Amino acid sequence: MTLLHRHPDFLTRTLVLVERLKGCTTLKELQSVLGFMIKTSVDQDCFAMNQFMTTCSTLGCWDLAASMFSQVQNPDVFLYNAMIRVSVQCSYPLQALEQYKSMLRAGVMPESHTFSSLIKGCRLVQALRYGKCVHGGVWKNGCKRDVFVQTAAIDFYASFGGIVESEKVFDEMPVSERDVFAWTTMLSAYAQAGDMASAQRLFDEMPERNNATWNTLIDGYARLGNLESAQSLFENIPDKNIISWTTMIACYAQNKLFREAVTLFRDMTNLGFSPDEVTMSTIISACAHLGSLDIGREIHYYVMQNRFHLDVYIGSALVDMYSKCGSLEKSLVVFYKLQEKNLFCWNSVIDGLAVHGFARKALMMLSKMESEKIYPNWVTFVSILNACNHAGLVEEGRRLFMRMKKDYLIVPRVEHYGCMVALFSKAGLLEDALGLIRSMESEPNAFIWGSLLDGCRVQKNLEIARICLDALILLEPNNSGHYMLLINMYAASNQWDEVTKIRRMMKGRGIEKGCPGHSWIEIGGDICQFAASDRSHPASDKICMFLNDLDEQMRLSNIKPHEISIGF
DNA sequence: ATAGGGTTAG
Repeated sequence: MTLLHRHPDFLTRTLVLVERLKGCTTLKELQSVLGFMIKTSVDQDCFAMNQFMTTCSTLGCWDLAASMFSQVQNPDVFLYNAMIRVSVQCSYPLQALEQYKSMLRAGVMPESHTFSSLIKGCRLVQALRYGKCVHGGVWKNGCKRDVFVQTAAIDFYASFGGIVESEKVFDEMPVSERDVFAWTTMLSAYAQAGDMASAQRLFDEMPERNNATWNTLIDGYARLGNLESAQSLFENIPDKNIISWTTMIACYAQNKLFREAVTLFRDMTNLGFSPDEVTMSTIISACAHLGSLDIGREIHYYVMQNRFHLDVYIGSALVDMYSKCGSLEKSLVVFYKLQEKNLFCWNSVIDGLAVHGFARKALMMLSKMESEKIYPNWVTFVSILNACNHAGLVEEGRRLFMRMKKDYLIVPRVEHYGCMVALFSKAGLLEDALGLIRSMESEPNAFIWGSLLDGCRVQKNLEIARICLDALILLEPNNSGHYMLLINMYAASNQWDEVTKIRRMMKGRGIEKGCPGHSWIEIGGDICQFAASDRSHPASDKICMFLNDLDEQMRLSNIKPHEISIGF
């Protein structure tokens, strides 16, 4: 049915409904307009349905868009394009590829709008071969000179590290067709590849720059640790927007300058800029690294005062921040308040329980997470295995490590092996630990050998200790600690000739005895450094008496570490 | 009569 054949009333109704669709801000409103559309058969009209799709995309209702699309008898190219776009924007890129196939089957010819969305979808699923086919389809359908398609292609190849392919697309664009988006995308491709010289050259050559251009360049410099360039560019942006501020705050955080990140956030709000959800999650995460509960609370208060929606980003950042700042209770309170919880939220809460010593609760959270159809990834298992390690849950840990590989098809990383080796070693299962290290496909690191070595020390197993130390000395030839441990072990078993051999080896390599490891604590603004068995602090007698007293009180109340209830 | 792209986050 074309426009001219429609009854005038039908046309008016369609136009009115399109306007109403544009005005929808909630799913409820959208559903009520849809009700009218179905009643009046406008749900078969591709023009009106196109706007319906766009609104679904802004509201994030992919399910509704897809189910209504499947009811349309003869979707036109506009509607197919809209459906593909919604799928990509709502992060359902595989569905977009399926819709493209069904479009071809239905004999509807794709065009430039189809390809720009589709290429973006291929980038999201990192479908290199499929993306290349789609890019081939672009040539067949004569869309290769469309600036939107070309921009998407530059971005697509860059996401695979194919900077040469990106350059090729960019260079083949006639200069007159390159707009600021195309230039910025190419600049971003260089920045992603870490080639800041080319990025800077492009920046200088560009006929026009906007905010995104500046932000991309700043981010590129900061990711390579070049904060000076990032800072001076930031100061020169003609008009900073919220993304510029957030980018610079993130730059400080990436370079571990968390206090500077907080200072810049305060400067920004003092100048009257309103942070958005991205700014807030960035700054909350900076607070987590600072470990300052006071600043963390202050930012959380800001979140509540300004009525930010507790989305999955802000939510997971807050859960992590409270746990890292030492308040597991507050972390749990925030977690239970979250309306929507994704993998990151669950990972944050599981890690919090794990590092605070609540292994059983962490495992319970894992089952709860699975019952809500969120599936663990490698990060989840680092926390879970770490929890087993701290609680000494050997069989549980062994079972979970197997499940991780068999049920979740997660390839164990060095971090996972680290937890398992530490768990076995502490339990005295030195042979199991060594067997696991031998089965690793990647190189064991110093942490892994160090855990096994510590187990050997407790068990007085000189034979395996020697294997660990040989490996450690190879990995860290200048760390005197490894040699010293070996010396102490041989000395303890009266093997003085071995002791002499190692002393000679150290001397030959020019390794000094070195100083013991230190830790420090901030008390009332003063930083006190201390080492194990260190009694140099003027109040050390008092401190030891206090610790003994605490120990005695715990013993009398029958409290063991890991069993302290926190009532949730 | 309808539409599309680049920059910031855990």
